[in-house]
Amino acid sequence: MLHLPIGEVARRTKLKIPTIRFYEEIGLLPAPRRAPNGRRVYGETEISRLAFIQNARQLGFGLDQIRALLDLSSRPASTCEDARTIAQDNLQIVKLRIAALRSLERELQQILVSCEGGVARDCRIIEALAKLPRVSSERLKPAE
Amino acid sequence: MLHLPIGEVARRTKLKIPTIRFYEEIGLLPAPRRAPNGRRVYGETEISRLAFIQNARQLGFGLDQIRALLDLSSRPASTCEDARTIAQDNLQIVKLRIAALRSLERELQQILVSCEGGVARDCRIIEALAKLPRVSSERLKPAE
DNA sequence: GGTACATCCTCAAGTAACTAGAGGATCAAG
DNA sequence: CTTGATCCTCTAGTTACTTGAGGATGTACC
Repeated sequence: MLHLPIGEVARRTKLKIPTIRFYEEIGLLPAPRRAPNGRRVYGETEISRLAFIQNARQLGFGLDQIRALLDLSSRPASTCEDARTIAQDNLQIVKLRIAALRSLERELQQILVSCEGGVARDCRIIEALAKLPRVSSERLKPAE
Repeated sequence: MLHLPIGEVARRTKLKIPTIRFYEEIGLLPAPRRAPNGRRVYGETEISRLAFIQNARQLGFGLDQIRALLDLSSRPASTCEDARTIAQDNLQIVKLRIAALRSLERELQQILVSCEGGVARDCRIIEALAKLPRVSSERLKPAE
């Protein structure tokens, strides 16, 4: 039975150490047992739970929804319909988001073309942005 | 010359009142003049600046980038190349995001199909999610 | 045994981009 | 002159983490 320190778990899951502790803190990941020196010790269970959380996150589920899913999974199978609903809702949202991003992509491309190779004073990016019609109400995470 | 209270600006720009005040607070929107009673008074300038901010936000620009763009626009045209770079970076990110969302869409569809119409105890949504291969490292805003 | 250096711990605060609420002043209408 | 809408400031909450301070251990090498 494996016996991993948090750093190793981070390496395997590709989560950052503070993120793992954070998930523990908010109750998404049950507090693991501790070595006599007080350090966290993880096993299979935690690894797969983290994999689940991570996949769900990447699929666009919020932590609350993940918590709901996790709760469902530990209760009678009759609540499965709820899980389906959650997945379905997210599919809807994903579709909308793709549509929004596509029109956004077009707009950006337009803007770039309109200023392409231009000499500095011909560039109208800012004016273009100022006059743009509204794209959609979809909010995006800003770029890093 | 128009003379609008914040509520009217909110109505026209479809921004919320606290958001407008917030943009002022962080210096994206210069502090407007005030009526003798202390209330904010806006004109054309502010409206179009807000329109710019809003459009840029909807195109995925972060407030920092918008600030940069705004600064650029008030400086010599020779810095236009920077604006292009900002737009280009964002286009890249948008493309990546679309790709991620598309594979995400497929995954969700898969999950739903695999559990389709099923009787409760046959549904494996959660197991499916737990075993999913990693989609991408792209993080998404959770659904509302 | 000593000395690096990595890894771990906790706790507090910071981040983006707002949103919401408390508590109070002021305005416009009837 | 009272009612209800709108405004003000200020503080704190939200989501999903990240960063940093300050300190205790663990592991490797000489």
